[in-house]
Amino acid sequence: MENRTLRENPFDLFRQECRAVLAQALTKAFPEVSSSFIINLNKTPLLELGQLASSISFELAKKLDFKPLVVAEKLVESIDKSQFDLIEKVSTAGVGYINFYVNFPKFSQLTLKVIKDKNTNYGYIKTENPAKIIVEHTSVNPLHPIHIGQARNPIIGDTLASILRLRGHDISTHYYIDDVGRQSSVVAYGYQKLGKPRSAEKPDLFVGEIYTVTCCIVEIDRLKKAKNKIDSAVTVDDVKIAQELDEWLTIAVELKEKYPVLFEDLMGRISKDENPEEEINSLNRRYEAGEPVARQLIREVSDLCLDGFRQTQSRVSVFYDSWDWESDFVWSGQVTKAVTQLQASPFLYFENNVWAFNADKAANFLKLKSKLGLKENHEIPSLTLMRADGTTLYTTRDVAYSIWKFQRAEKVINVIGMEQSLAQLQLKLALYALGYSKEADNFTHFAYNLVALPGYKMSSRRGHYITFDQVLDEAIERAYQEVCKRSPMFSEEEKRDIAKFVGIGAVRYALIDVDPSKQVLFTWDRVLNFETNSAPYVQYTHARACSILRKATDIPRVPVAYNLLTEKLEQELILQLSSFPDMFIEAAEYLKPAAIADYANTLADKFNTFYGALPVIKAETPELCSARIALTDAIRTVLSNALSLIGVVAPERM
RNA sequence: GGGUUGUUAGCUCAGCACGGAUAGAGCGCCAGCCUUCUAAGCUGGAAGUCGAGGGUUCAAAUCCCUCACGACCCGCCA
Repeated sequence: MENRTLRENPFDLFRQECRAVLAQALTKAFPEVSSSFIINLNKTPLLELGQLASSISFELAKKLDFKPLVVAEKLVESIDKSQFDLIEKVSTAGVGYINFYVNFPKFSQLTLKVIKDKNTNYGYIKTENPAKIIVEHTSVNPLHPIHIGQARNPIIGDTLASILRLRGHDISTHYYIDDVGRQSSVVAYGYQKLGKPRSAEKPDLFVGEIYTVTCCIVEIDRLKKAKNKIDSAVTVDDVKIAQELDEWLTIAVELKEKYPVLFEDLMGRISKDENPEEEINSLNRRYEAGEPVARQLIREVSDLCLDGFRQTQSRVSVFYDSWDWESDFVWSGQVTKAVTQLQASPFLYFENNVWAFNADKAANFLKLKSKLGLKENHEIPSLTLMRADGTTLYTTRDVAYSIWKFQRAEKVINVIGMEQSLAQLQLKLALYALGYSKEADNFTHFAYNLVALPGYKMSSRRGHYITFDQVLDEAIERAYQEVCKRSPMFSEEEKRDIAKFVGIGAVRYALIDVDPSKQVLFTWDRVLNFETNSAPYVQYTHARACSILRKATDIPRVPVAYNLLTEKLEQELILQLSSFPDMFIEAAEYLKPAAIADYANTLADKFNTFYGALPVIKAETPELCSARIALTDAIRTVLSNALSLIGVVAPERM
């Protein structure tokens, strides 16, 4: 097993050799302290300083009261590299570093051969602990189209799933359909008032319009009534109500302009209701109770919206293994069961007529705070589990859903915005409180920061958003302009095809490239970047490599002489290629999808530098030509494998 | 008020989990390179008190503490 893994991971093989040779030297030179030192090796900042370095001399020097350089020299003298294949030279440097130099002829051969041999599987080192993992992602409420603020989620989720799957885990991707909350009743209410219409528009877009307009009308109605009720003594609340009402009236003007027919239609119908808000709440209660008419209605409008989602998702090649309806967990009694079980714990209390979960008490009692990285004196807010009318709340339902997920998987990763961190923490604590501690340990909230629009906040309720489809359309259109400009020789059909994978690739890359914890300010330029550090750049580089390889087929074949790859640029490329497995493992173990994009960009960068500086097909000798072709081919493979991980097409031409 | 999270070049970001050698890219700006393998490219240049202050260490962008500023959360919303 280990041998096989090493054979697939050239750089790790070199690292293991360095570690072993240094361990031997340590035992020989300083037997008295050798066992207490862990050998860490770092990459060097420069190729000229070797490929790996140890700073162990600094630590040893302190302990032994020598100068670091003296220690380093003694260690280097004690090194016997004769039984190690890949180590060319070991030497001291600076004030006490020990630098390890790789034997490039052997290492180049090893790396390029492994890549050629593993081909489309190169780099995807399998875990020794494969697990069944559920990745829940996207889970946008079926009320409106997926907007750009939410689009980061499916891309991150899909990329994570793909990385973990190639790591050897058994991955199941789940979409949680949140159809139970009050907002589902809002859209269903509007939809019903309109007589369950069909539209020529994309269904999620249409549902989104109904949702926003209904929200607006109902909110204005509610706020007006609230305002009328308290007219005499003006309080802080009154001011707030007046402000909110003003805001909604402004939105109403916008919406009337955007959807005049729909607005008037809904206005006319809703105003006939004495109390629209109560109609909505009643619908919500009936839905949770599983009343057939309510079921039929809400499922119908949700399905309509989900249809639209699937269209969008298939454009970016995101698919799900399972679509899980939140309402099913209510109807099946699993939510009630979870609440009942929680009631048996000492962490529930009944206050103001509702049951609440004392998350803080649970965390203290079960001694979880330090484990979860929380300060001991930090009080975790409680979680209300049910409404007074007996209907359930979001996080409570999620508890039941999580238990269900753990019946199907050992680990659960929820890709959910960081604004839900507290709810996800309370959920996790509820799992501990229920005795699912192993499960709770294996429960990960993969939080990401939201995408914001410059100037104003995106709000689905208010209808302020740019849809994911709009972004994709724009990306493809701009990519088409670029193709026409840069590659006029392609046929119209080819141009359209290229524009599609370039545009979509650019968007996927832009959404995965930034660290998830950072907020992204949405600008078109950022998402539709076709230059360095973008998917199009990496795609272009891949196509460029392919182009060389196509032309190289006429070249008479000479056995590859790996020792001819002596240029610094070539060696840097070899190193970069050999590190792909390392990078992949890190991205998988620490859930860092952005690392893949960074890697691909760096490799593309190095290849383009090489491309500009050194000829491949027109290399000085047939032997060198052959070696550079082998190098180019390996780069092509690795670029393709990296792009594949992030769901971006690796084209042969563009 | 409490919590989570962020702050690195004019702008957008890597690097931080695991401290290590001169802090890296892109955009923008300036100067160059297409009769030679795809110019969505390449070469060179200008540009940084790594938010501030303290601490730990042989060594701090990275670890610890305090503070400042921003985002988000603290609901019988999701």
